[in-house]
Amino acid sequence: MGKTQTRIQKKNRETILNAALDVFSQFGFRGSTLDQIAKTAGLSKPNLLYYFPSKEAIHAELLSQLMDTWLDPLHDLDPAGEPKAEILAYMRRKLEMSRNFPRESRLFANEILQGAPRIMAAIKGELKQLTDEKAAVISGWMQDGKIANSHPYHLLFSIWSLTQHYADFDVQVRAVLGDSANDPFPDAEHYLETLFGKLLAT
Amino acid sequence: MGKTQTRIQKKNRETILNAALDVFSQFGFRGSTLDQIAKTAGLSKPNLLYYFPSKEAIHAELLSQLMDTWLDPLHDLDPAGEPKAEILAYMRRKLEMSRNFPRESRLFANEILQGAPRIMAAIKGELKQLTDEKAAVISGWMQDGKIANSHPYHLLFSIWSLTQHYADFDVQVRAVLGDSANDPFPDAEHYLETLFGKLLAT
DNA sequence: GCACAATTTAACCATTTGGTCAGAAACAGG
DNA sequence: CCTGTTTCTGACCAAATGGTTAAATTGTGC
Repeated sequence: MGKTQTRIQKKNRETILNAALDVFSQFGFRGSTLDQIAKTAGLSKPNLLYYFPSKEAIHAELLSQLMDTWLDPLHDLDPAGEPKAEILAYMRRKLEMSRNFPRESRLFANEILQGAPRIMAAIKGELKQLTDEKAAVISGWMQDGKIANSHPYHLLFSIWSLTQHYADFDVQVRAVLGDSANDPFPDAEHYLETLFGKLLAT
Repeated sequence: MGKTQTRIQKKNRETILNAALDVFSQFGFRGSTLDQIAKTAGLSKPNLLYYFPSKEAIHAELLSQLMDTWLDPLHDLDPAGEPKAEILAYMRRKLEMSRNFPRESRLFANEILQGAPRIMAAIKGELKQLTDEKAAVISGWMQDGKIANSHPYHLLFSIWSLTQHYADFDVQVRAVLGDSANDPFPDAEHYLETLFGKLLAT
């Protein structure tokens, strides 16, 4: 199935998904139009629909690609590693994702804001399962006195929230900081290191 | 202008704004339709447009109402108060807003995600001004050694991010926590008190 | 209960939307 | 360079969308 793709097919599907990510991440599923995606992709609307059967299908493809890369950083949290360093490294990986893949973060945020109609299965499935697993690891570290006690689930929520904020609310962050400071990420990283460093310190 | 309103006018404008908040907060401006708002409000579409000149106007009214209540909690941060207690109290007020006005939080989030096209003036104006002012207050507290040093703007960002997360990502939070724990807010409050308590401790 | 204003609605309109289809171009392999 | 396949496009369609209008209905002060 993946192998029978022409060079043209591969290139155009990529172009379309890239354009669709631009549009969907900004306006959500219902607020986006095929014409807009087609225009962004530099293709005609019927040509879009030659490569994907429907608007839904494009969106679904983006979401399914997203979930994988989205869970990767948490997956790499190593139960055998040094607890505090592991958690800080996880935070840094998530912040890097916000910096490098802000559109993906916004696509996800849009989907959740709308009640996660097309992604609830993955949330209650893969995401919950991985979160349960890693929360248990963190809980173990706390019981062993390797890091300070706190609520492991809310600790993970706070990492998600704080890192994704720099992608999802990017325009607010930059507007408030003013034109002077161009890249908010170095300061953000330093602040978050301090914040979680102190929280976890024993 | 406000005084010449009939009882019927007042009631129906309220009904419409309430329904519009339901819809806009979930689907964003472009993803929402007048028919949907009308149906939610239990009114006919032409009747909606008897009370508001356009879809834009309804949305604008909601946003302008929002900015006021949105800034209130920060406004109450008292430069003359006890620094750590003031910041923790501000965090609690914001968390209360997420609990009591989740739709308003999502309306705001949707607007920012879309690049804040209809609210950028208020962001760069009122919001930035108030943030600058309070960041200066916090910075003063830090210089006086009343609270630990950290980046005042990112401190404020982190309060916004963490508290609004419980409104904006509510369905994810509940899905991950499972049906067991119904109300995530008590644990959230306790966790955030610990987090910021440790950050600010001297 | 009457005159006048406020409220509501059915019918309508132009544009946009997701999607189709028949055929035209472009591209292969022999 | 010819034949079959892949890629692309203009024209089209039904439904949905934001909005209008004229007329019906309801409410209000007297």
